[in-house]
Amino acid sequence: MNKKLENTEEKILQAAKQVFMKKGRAGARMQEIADEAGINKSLLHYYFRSKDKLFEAVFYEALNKSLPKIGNVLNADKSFFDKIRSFTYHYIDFFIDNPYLPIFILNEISSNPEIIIKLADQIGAKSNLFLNEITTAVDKSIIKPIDPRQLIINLISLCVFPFIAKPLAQALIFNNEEKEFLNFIEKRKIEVAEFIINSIRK
Amino acid sequence: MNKKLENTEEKILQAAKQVFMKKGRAGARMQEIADEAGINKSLLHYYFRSKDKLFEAVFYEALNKSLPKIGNVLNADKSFFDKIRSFTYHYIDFFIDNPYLPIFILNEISSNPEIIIKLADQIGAKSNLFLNEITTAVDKSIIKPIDPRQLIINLISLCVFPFIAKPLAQALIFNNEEKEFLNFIEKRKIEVAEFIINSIRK
DNA sequence: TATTAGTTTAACCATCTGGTCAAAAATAAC
DNA sequence: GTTATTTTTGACCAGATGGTTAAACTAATA
Repeated sequence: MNKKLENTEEKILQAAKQVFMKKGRAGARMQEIADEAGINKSLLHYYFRSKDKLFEAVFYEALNKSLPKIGNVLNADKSFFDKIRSFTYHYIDFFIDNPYLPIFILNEISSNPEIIIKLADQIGAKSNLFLNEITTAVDKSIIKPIDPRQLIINLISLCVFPFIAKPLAQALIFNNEEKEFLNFIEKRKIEVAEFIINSIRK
Repeated sequence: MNKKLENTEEKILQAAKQVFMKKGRAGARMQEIADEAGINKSLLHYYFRSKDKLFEAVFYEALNKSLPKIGNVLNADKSFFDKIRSFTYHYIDFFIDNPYLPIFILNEISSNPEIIIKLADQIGAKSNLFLNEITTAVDKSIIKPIDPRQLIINLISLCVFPFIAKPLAQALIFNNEEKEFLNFIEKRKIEVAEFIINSIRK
């Protein structure tokens, strides 16, 4: 009974995730989610009270999934450059498995910025961790002087943006061949780090 | 008569742009657009047959607005590095005035990739122009060897991504002070180019 | 086996939404 | 000033959509 419950709930979450990611919060239809999950529409409301609640569940699950890995990288006992290598590698690697997460999350935040408040603590702590790391590196003269905020935005931009622009890039630069694009992204796991390090190395 | 016609049509386009950018294609309501334009809802259908048609008009106007400037930069008689400087400067400058364009366009393409086909020619030509430019620079040994596709994606990532992540970045890194963020972006108009050049300079 | 609690379904509802239409208002043409 | 044309409006509609409800089904329990 419990197994069945979790099963249905999980099926709904999976289906909802798929539909919400593809159609967005407003574009998604409860009926479509139900169909995707192979259940009756009423069940959606039975497990999650409303469309909004369901969306929130999906959204926060997606978000929490993409956050924890980041902290680990920074706490490791590595050189600054190796931390950058590790960060970009794992970050890009994670998005290879979840390519629609970035645009899904950023789009939702963009059209509904208030939700950041709920997350400020979680994410804020981690970004500060990283900012401090960079500040230290600049202070210790390990890298060229640079505004840590510029560097961290550069870092994240280079990792995340290709996934947001995937359909466009794939069509324009990769002849609509997904293989080409994935191959390109695979190389980025290493190249992004070297691109950055090249730029800030003394 | 013509003046009034253009006026109303323009009012609608402006209002539609605002609402579509904020709410997205599916989330936008015709009534809200009408209200925003200060007119009757039926007028929307009088000028633009349907919501889809209206959206297309807004979308393509937005897109065409963001494209032409790019070509000019590349055709100028400048060194490769100065072209990068010029490109990043003007690109970021343009998005300062149109901060919601990137996520609007990319989000729409993401949830509706077919539309690229209509645009492939226009944009494709320009990105090829740039790719060739880079290939030449590599061949002539002006810069370190790098996959031109990686470089162009880096270039665009660094320019565009901050606008997509604006609400998130503003909250987490800039204490929700828009001034701080704008100031940061303003500096990027120059810093991005130097960051890139530092990395690829021999 | 009867009872109970949890799960699933089908039918239904109120509201919203894009869209139509005929008439009124405004403008242009004569 | 009258007619023709274009623009604008308000009332209306059909279909979609999120959500409700009561009944049916399932399975564990006593």
